[in-house]
Amino acid sequence: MPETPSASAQPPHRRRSASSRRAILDASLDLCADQGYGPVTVEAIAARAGVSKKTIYRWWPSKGAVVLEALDDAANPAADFPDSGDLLEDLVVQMEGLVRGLFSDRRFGPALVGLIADTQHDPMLARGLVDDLFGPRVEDARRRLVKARDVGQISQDADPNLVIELLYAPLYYRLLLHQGDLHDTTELRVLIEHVMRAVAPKT
Amino acid sequence: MPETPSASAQPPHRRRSASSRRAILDASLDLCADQGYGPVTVEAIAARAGVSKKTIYRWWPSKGAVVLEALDDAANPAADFPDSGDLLEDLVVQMEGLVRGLFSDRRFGPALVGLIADTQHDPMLARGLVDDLFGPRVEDARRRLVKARDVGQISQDADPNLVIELLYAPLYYRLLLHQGDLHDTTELRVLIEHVMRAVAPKT
DNA sequence: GGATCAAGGGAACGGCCCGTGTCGTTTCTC
DNA sequence: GAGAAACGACACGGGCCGTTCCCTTGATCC
Repeated sequence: MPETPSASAQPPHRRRSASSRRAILDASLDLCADQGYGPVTVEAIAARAGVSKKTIYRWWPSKGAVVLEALDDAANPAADFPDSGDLLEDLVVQMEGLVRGLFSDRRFGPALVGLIADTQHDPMLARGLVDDLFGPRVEDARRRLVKARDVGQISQDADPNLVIELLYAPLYYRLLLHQGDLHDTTELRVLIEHVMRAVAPKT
Repeated sequence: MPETPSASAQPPHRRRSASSRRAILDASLDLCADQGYGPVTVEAIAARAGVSKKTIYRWWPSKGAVVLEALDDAANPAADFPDSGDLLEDLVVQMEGLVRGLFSDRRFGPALVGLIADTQHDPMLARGLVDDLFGPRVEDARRRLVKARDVGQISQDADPNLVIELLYAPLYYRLLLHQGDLHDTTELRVLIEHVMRAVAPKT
């Protein structure tokens, strides 16, 4: 048995080269940035990273898995959900960061778009996307909303998951269905304020 | 010059075989239905339609273009926007139909999902998707909302485009980001009612 | 009704990238 | 310092791409 790279293997691969890993993740995002995700090949990533194709296939099952890990790695710092007590302002701050990443960051947006596209015919990759990339961040947002609900900033019978969808779905709708980007902060604020109105506590 | 198939050619291809066209469109949706869009190849479509690959490439530039035309062809009847005067009920009816198509119709959902994925790295195909498939239907919805606004069913300063996004984006969010399907009508009604609350006329 | 000419069928092509295998070398671990 | 695992390099069989060649079919025009 050639040792499955992904899930729970017993000894966590003691000799894996950290520098190769970095070079591969960086190369994958670089290539996505200037060609888009689609045309990028495992061979090209290997070449750019100065690494053998075999090394990539040893640790990742596919191009998508590489990009997923690269994005997860890159997104960590900026994604934290603020908690100032003012829900609306926290949402503006958090979503502004996300919008920048999705529509302006050439190292992030194109790679994520292509990755999402890829998950449409790769169930394992889809699982990774949901569990590793989206899951924790959605959970963050959910916690923030539950807290806001407990404090009475939004209605008691508002479903946090629905609120998340109303807030974030339009971003991905525009991104994936080519409906133009969210250019200015004003537009974002209008969106958030409408959603807040939908879940305002009953007076 | 080998005659460009897509745009404005002078004589509209007088001798094109209607039966081959039908067979190709049908074959493309059939194959999407039982393999998903991704694995489907032009060769497979040709084989299933009992047609030469060349015939496909004569009239369409890519697999995506075939599926796009097939979907546009298939969606025509069911997509009409009702106008009973009651905006909420009209939305429920229209969106129920859409949800069925997206999540239950094995001939429609998988093909559309894959097609959308494909548009992420094919700008021409993206243009076709927006202009031919989404454009006219979004315009229908927009007209219905403008009418509702004129009658005072929603707020005067509600942006129809924003309302459309709030309503429909969650559907595609769930579909493309693997967040589970919209199972029951109740859930759909809750969504619509929240959006209506966000754009309710000021009393 | 026969000539004409685009459309269609069939088969093959070079090219690209996939995922795997081989082999010799490097590098960490004990 | 010995052993093992990861690594770089290269080559492979295979699949599908989009295109090409050649020949047949069938609708349109005179």
